Amino acid sequence: MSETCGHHHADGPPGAADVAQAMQAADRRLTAEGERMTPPRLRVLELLLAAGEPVKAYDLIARFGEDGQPAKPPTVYRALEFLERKGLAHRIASISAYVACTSGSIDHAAAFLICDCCGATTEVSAPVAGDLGRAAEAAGYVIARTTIEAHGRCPACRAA
Amino acid sequence: MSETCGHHHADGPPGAADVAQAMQAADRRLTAEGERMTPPRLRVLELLLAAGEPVKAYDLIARFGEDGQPAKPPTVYRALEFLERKGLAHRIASISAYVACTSGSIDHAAAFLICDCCGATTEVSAPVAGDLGRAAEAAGYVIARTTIEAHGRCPACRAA
DNA sequence: GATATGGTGTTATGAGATAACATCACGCCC
DNA sequence: GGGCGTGATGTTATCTCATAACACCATATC
Repeated sequence: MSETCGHHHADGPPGAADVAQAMQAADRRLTAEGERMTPPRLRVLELLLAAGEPVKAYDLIARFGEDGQPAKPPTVYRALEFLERKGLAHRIASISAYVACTSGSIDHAAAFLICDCCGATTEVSAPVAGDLGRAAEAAGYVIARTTIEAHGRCPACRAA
Repeated sequence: MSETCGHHHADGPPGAADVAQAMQAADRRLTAEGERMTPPRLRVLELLLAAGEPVKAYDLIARFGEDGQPAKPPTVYRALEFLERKGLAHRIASISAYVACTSGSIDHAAAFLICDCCGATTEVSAPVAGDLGRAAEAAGYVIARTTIEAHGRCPACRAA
């Protein structure tokens, strides 16, 4: 997904230490909540964190086995569903990809800025309370979840 | 798509006269712009207008032929791409469906309120200028297009 | 009437996601 | 500790969504 445009970008993927730390934090939190952080769930979370950018489901499937063996699709899709339900990952519908949550807040609606040049994404805190919320209220809708994705060019790709 | 919840809803599909009128207006406008409103494009627009709600691409493919013969997928996907490019239709990424544009403005970013109960959708004028726009500016992004979709329950389904 | 451009028809295939069912691991209650 | 309910996993198969590639046709222009 990254580097489709040829020029260099700043934000590389996070280091192994960062990934391990984030995984432990997630493990502790969910275990405390009575959830089961099973091997496939941890593995998919690890892959998402290590990527540091949106990843296609079938890329996760291909990378799943430490030994190069791919997973079966339901294994990864079930893990993704769990992670999304628990706020650890998000699906980005406009590009059919998944990304680890980088928001500190546990229960949140996410919004994304997506660079069409390099594939980088930035998660921003939900603007739901704003204009969209007012429009929904005016129309009589009760909103359960939102998909908010803005496509364009990140600062690095604008400069390049 | 509609009536998955069993209870009755108000907004039915538009009548044939409304559909014909909208198609003529679109035809006139695009022809004036030098675009070619060819039979498959008109047919897909007609199907979208007649549905009055989001339609899956393969439903359009199945309904395409007046005689019951389905279309080939590229025929419909190409028409959808054209209609979307010209602002006559929108793709709703979160449910992989397509809907006729109900906004009066020609060049616009769309946002949708989508009822998970009955499938009804309401297009609202873009809240891009608001919170999301500010977040993008703060992050240094230049936004080209947005996907804004809010899922929940419409007034009719709340009452039911 | 040659030619460039863009649209269409057709075949085939790639990419994304889930249904269905058997099996396994854990917590709980007695 | 044995039985049971619940939820997770493994596995096979299939379904849905979307596009690549190529031949042919229509239109506009010169």
